[in-house]
Amino acid sequence: MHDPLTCPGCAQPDLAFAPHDHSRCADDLLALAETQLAEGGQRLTPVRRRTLQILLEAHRAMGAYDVLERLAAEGFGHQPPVAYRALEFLEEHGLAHRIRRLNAFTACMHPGELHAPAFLICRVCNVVAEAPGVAVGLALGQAAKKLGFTVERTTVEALGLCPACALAEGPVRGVA
Amino acid sequence: MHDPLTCPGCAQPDLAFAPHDHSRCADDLLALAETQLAEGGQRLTPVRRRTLQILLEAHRAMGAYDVLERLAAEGFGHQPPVAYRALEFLEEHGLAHRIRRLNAFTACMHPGELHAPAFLICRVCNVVAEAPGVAVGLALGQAAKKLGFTVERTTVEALGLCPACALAEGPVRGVA
DNA sequence: TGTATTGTGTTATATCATAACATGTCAAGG
DNA sequence: CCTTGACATGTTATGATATAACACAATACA
Repeated sequence: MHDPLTCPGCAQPDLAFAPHDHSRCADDLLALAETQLAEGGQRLTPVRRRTLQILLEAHRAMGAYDVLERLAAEGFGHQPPVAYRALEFLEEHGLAHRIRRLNAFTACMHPGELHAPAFLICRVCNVVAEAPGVAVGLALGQAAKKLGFTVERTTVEALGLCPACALAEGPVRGVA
Repeated sequence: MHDPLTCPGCAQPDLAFAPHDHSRCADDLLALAETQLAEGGQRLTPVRRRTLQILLEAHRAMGAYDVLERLAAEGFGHQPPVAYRALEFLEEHGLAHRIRRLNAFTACMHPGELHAPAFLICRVCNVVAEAPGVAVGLALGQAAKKLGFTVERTTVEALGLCPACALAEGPVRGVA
């Protein structure tokens, strides 16, 4: 049996940008999601389930309208709220994240764990990695505390270059 | 006219949510901006200047269309690109920030200083404070480094309760 | 089985953002 | 002076993202 927690790109951050086979991540995370929701008395209905599956399979950030297109093609509703509602539900329950810089959504790669998600977005290839954001969350919480501000949710995103694109772009020197 | 009670954050972070007088912030920051731009060979043209002024005076996050409305009323162009271009210019040069969660823009309260901006957004009154984000930026940079990712720009936003709204909302117990 | 709650789907519209192109401004070099 | 090239401003038009409001269906559970 495949363990999502040991899937390189999915669970081990240091491999997040490395090519890897994650063919079974989706199934496992889906099962995990179902369990978690059931415990909270929430329902992973067909649209929601399929939406999560789409995000998991894509393994990258997708716009709501892209998701909608897929859903519509499979017999679900054709209107924006269908996708937005499912995506928002998943986000509320920690199964997906919203990447604000991209106006996009992505499946959470380690749901259940309490985590302040931090995203690394490559400006060249648009790949998104979910980095361990605990330290970031703590720092933010402390800064907020000094101002008497109570943090409830955080958005932490970094735009930059992933290792692969840095290699391709960085060492451009012999331009003549 | 300036209302100290709605002033969300000046250069002194520990006063960000506290009432205080900052009536001359706008003028000073405007002059500072001009100096900085000139040093870089950039021009603070009338639209750009007025845009910055509007943000400074408002002293809160404003949508591009709100800014546009103000600009248009004063004889500048009436179309979205007018506002977006000015706002993007200001952002590029560190004089304004984009608050992605609100699809809005706000004047930078301490331009020039190298800083990773971190924003605290009150979900009740929508006031935005710019918190010192150096620690947050460092933590994020380190997490990224472990993945071989090079950070170029960051988006750090926290949604929650400002002190005033926490007082008003938090201790709601005697609802009967 | 009735009834309240939640979920799905629809229409319509609001909100945010940019592409593409024409016109205007201004400073540096001829 | 006046040309020219770079930058800035303004326009039209459209694209992209997101939500409000309502009708109906599924579910849960008394």
